Amino acid sequence: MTVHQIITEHVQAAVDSLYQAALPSVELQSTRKEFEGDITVVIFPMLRVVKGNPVQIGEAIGAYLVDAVPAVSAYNVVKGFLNLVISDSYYLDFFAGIKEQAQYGYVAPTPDAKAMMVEYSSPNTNKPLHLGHIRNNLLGYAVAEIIKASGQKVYKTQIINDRGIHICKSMLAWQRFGNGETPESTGLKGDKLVGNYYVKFDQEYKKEIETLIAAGKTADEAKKEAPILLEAQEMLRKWEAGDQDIVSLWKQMNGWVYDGFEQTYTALGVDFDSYYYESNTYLLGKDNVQEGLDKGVFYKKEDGSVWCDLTEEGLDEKIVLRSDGTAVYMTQDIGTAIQRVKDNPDVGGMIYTVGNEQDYHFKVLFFILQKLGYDWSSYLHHLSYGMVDLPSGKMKSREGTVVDADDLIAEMANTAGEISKELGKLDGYTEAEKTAVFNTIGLGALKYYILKVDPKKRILFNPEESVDFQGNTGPFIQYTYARIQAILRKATIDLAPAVTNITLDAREKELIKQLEQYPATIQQAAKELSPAIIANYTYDLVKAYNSFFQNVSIFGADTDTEQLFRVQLSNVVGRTIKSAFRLLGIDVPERM
RNA sequence: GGUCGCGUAGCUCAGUUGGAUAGAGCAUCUGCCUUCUAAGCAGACGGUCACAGGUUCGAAUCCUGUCGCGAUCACCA
Repeated sequence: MTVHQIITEHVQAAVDSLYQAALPSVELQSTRKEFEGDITVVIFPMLRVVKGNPVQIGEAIGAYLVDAVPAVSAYNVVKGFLNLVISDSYYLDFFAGIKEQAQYGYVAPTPDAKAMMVEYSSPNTNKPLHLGHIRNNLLGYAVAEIIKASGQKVYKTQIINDRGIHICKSMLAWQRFGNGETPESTGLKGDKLVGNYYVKFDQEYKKEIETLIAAGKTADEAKKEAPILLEAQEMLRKWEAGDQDIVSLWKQMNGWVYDGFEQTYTALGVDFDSYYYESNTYLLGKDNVQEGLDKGVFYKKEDGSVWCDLTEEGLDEKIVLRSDGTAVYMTQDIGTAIQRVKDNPDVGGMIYTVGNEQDYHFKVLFFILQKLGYDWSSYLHHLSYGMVDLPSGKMKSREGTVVDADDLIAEMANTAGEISKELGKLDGYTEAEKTAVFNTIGLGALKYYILKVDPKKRILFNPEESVDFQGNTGPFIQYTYARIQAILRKATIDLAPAVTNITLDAREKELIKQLEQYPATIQQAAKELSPAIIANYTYDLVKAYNSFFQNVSIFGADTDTEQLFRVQLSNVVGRTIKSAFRLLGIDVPERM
């Protein structure tokens, strides 16, 4: 039971006994620095139930609490705010309780609990991953980890857009201009190689359009009639018809891309439990459309197309099957969702990590799934996030303004190395060890930079200014962790004994208060699907620790007990930093 | 035009269920490397919380309207 829960109960008991009134809720907040106390009870909301002067009520409740609750050692009332001083012994006991908990803050999943499926990444197989994918991957991965830590089983999955005209374009350009190039022969990552041919296609396409326009066609005509485009469309038809040569080329080139993606995922530190491919799922959903027709959820128009009427929900009618009987995007998504639950029957909900330009699509999808009556449809969530824009505006692959994921990761590590060199860090480390640490720091900077902002807000990324390494950044937090490790290396004392009889410094008390908030923070982040909450918590914890560290001498403490306690405190803070950063997918270095 | 999201310090962002004098970092300025790592600490400067109303003991937070930015409104994915 947390102090907040204890106080809530006793405040309710106090009001019951003093005023014979029942409080529906108690509002608590941390006491502001300028007042004495740790926790503040706000009296104003009680005035609805209890008549009287807020100051007098506060005094009465405060006196009652000091009497009834051992953890409350003193109180004072300022206007309608009852400030409570929590005793050192409460915090010391609390700390003794968590200092041995390796998994503090995590909730073990109950065996029969429903699992969540988290989808993220969703790449196209015609081009490499870019900065937008990085945000998607980091968010999806972090949210999956946070939900796991909050006590639910999680399946991470992605759906890969591996079919369609776009991949045919790359294939065609490769056939024509590739001279049999492979990742092995060129030394290029597979996704980069294929991406280059996608660009090549576009260049050729533009040339042909110009030629056609010069020959007297209009721009629209030229765009539709360019021979290379017609050929790509023909290729798609052959692919759908199962043409062996085309299919085997498709398999080969997609294989290259997957190898390349896998390298990027590894570098980024994300992983998946299952993969779904659109080439397998694009025919799914038609049976479910029939099911919807049978249930009366959908209806058929005269031309044979099938629709879902969502006007009662304040939306439009939405097509779910074309008049020629072929699937649309929505059809596939309905089918894929249902298929996933068939594959994992313990799934009780799904989270889709997809950009906010698809807000409407998912709103519709969720309504449809609910209307179809699946029990897991009660927890469907679109983890919608804002675009990552450059100062010049949107990233456009055709204009070459895309920030490539691999390049960015490498550049961050590079910058970390340069700064580190300037500061004269890591003397005595081998080159290989240094490289590993720079990677950790560079990635830490990038990941934290992206995850600390509210997912739904759009991010402006300035490649010129790059990402900071000072202040509210990943490296700042990693640095604090590294310093704590240095203390632990030097402190050759037994950390086990419980410390119960010291007076807490204000900074020490502040740190323990922060630590107490950690479990609640994980739960809140899981509920709101927001890694930013974890990031901001970690920053606050580290700020509090740094203030402690810089202003309190650890090894020069007055007594051995005091020193032991400070080392213990450092140890637990370090563990909590590591734990929180693990939820964000960020590593911490032992030295930096 | 309809719908959805966003608008907080020069810049990047926090701000819990409506709560006390709206908080951090960057940038600028002032101090602090002779005990544990200065990627740090302590401090100064910086605000019409887009604007206007409303709700109430109390609004950055809730409601209405206006303005600005973005997204979306396909038998595309």
